Amino acid sequence: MTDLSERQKNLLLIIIRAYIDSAQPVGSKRLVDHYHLDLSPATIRNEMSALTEMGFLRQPHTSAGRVPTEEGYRYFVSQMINQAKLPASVQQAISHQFHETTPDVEQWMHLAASVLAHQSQGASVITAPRVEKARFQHVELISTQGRQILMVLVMVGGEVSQQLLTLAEPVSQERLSQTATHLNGLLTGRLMDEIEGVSNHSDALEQDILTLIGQDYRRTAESVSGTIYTDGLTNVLYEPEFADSDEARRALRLFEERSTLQDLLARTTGNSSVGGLQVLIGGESGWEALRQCSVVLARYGVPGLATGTLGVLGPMRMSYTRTIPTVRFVAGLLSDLVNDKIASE
Amino acid sequence: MTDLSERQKNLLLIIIRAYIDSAQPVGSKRLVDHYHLDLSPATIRNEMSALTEMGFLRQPHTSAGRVPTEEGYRYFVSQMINQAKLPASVQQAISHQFHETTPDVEQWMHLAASVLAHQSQGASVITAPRVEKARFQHVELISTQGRQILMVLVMVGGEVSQQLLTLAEPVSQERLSQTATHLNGLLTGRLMDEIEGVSNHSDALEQDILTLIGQDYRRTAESVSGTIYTDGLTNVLYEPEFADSDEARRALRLFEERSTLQDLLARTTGNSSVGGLQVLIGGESGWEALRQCSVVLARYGVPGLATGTLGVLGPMRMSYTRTIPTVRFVAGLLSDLVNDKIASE
DNA sequence: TAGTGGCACTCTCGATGCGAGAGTGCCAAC
DNA sequence: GTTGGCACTCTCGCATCGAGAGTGCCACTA
Repeated sequence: MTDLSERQKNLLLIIIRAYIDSAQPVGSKRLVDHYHLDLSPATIRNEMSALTEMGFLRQPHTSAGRVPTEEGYRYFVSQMINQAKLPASVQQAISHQFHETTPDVEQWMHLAASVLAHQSQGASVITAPRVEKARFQHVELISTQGRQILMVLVMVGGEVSQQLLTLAEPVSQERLSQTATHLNGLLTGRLMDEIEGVSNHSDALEQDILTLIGQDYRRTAESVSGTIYTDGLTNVLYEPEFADSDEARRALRLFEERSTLQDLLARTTGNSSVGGLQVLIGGESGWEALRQCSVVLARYGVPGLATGTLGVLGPMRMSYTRTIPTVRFVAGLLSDLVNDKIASE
Repeated sequence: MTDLSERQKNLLLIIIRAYIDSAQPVGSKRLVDHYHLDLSPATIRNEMSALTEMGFLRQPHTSAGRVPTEEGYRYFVSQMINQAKLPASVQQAISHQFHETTPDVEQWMHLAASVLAHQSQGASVITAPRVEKARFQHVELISTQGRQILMVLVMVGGEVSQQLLTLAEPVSQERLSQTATHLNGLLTGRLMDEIEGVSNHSDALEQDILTLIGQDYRRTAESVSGTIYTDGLTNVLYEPEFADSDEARRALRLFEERSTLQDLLARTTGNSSVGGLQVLIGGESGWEALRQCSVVLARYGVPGLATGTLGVLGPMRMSYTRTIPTVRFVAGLLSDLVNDKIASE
């Protein structure tokens, strides 16, 4: 592929911007009119023809304007991804909202999903931060009835998991409290991975609990991400490309199914470190249902300690200049919040 | 309004069924052909004309078939609401799914939402059961850093709430544990409402915690319903009435906004006891955005102890014969589960 | 008198055709 | 290299038209 001349490059960016704004194939005449270029339509046509040849643009039909190809969007994104910034006022407004809520992970997630959806006019998704290398802080055993007990497990960082267990035989609350106290002394600060290895031979009940804690932890750790929050699903219904076709249904359905969503989000795990953005354009995501869509993904949190994923889905024609800096900014904000939370321990 | 003759009544039910199946205005000819009635089209026309006069049917335009009015649907529902049953095989299949999951409220909610959406081909919504007159079971205070502590509060029934508190001054974990133990002795089994009244004058820290517990409880109790789970939002996009119009967007948007959803669900609180179904047809719901929709709602749980709400949203043309018994059955199932859970204490 | 067959009438919907508009490619000229 | 001109193409909106489905009414019948 030949390199783009400076003029071709500028032209391509303008064309894509114009298409993103208008949602309609852009032709040489309009382009010159609206963007006061110092060139004649004929020249533009020649360049457009070249860009089409190179695979950045295509024509929906002979003698219609040009529309960006996936390739074109990719070029566009690669050009602006590192320079797009969110206006300072918007940054402040968002920060403000976060610092006004209760310092509670669930609130943060809801707010982040809402902000992303609202700013980008797309569908947003975010997973709660998952603590990697979680450390044990505290366990509580509460007798409910007979052989059933409620186990409340607190990890360093404040993550709480609760589970209803059924023991082999009834145990008194007193006995349970003793066991919990003993376990707490034994396990505090330990990595959750190693807990099952801590054997003390002293007590069958204790041993059982130990095993159950380990099982519970592994069970939740298996799923790549924790709870998934979404917002703004209906936003994408407003896009003209989804006006009548059932393309929209399929894309939204994907977003409703948490299993596929997890798969999608899992893609960021390996490919990008915290701070790096990933933009999946059209077919890149590998999902047939997302052929017409793009997804902007980012990881947030503190690598190696606690991370989560967030993203925005929109039509391939989404406003990348708006979405990308928003995703980046929110990811950074959440990283700071998670960092503060961890540091305070 | 004159009473309906037996024949008119049957005819009306058949017409509505036909319209629900076909999504198209039903005319006299088709009706006779497909439902082998022993009458001529002309007779049917006369009766249809009468039913239209009475307000049960209407014509989209002169010389089109008839379409049910809200009134018509209401009559239809009132006729079948008490007799529609879910096939035993389906009941078994659903029960089976519930008894296979872990006995965990969150799992139940997800499953219920999924089953409702799938069976009814509509959008489902369900709130976690809220414990009314909650009783204190256990509190745990865990020191995190300096003045921040994590409070884990367990209510009778296993509902757990956690909150990060900031104290006036740092307190040792030992001191916290003592306080927690003392509070547990003092409060176990008490109604949450009364907790703040329990005054012991012995200890400033203890008094503080007491107040915070009370505050936390009242804060969560304020919201009419707990977490809201939804599923099958995209199902309604498949309905022909929502093919292109933005009617669908508005209805779905409503479903995305949890605040409005809460309002909607709150309607069942007063009007219907557990076990009773409520069917809101068209404008009945009061929401402009739901003018074209119907909602089937039910409460489940144990009245006075723990109840929640579930419902299904679909087009006014939804399959009531399928949705109503499904909602009723799932509500019953969840009531049993909640009941079992409470009884086991 | 309730039910029926016949008939004229109405309205939608899909297919067809046509003209305006927008855009292209190419070529000759600057 | 850039430009104006020109012939050509394709979509889209609009009007037309006929088929199909349905209705209302009326006269007739059992």
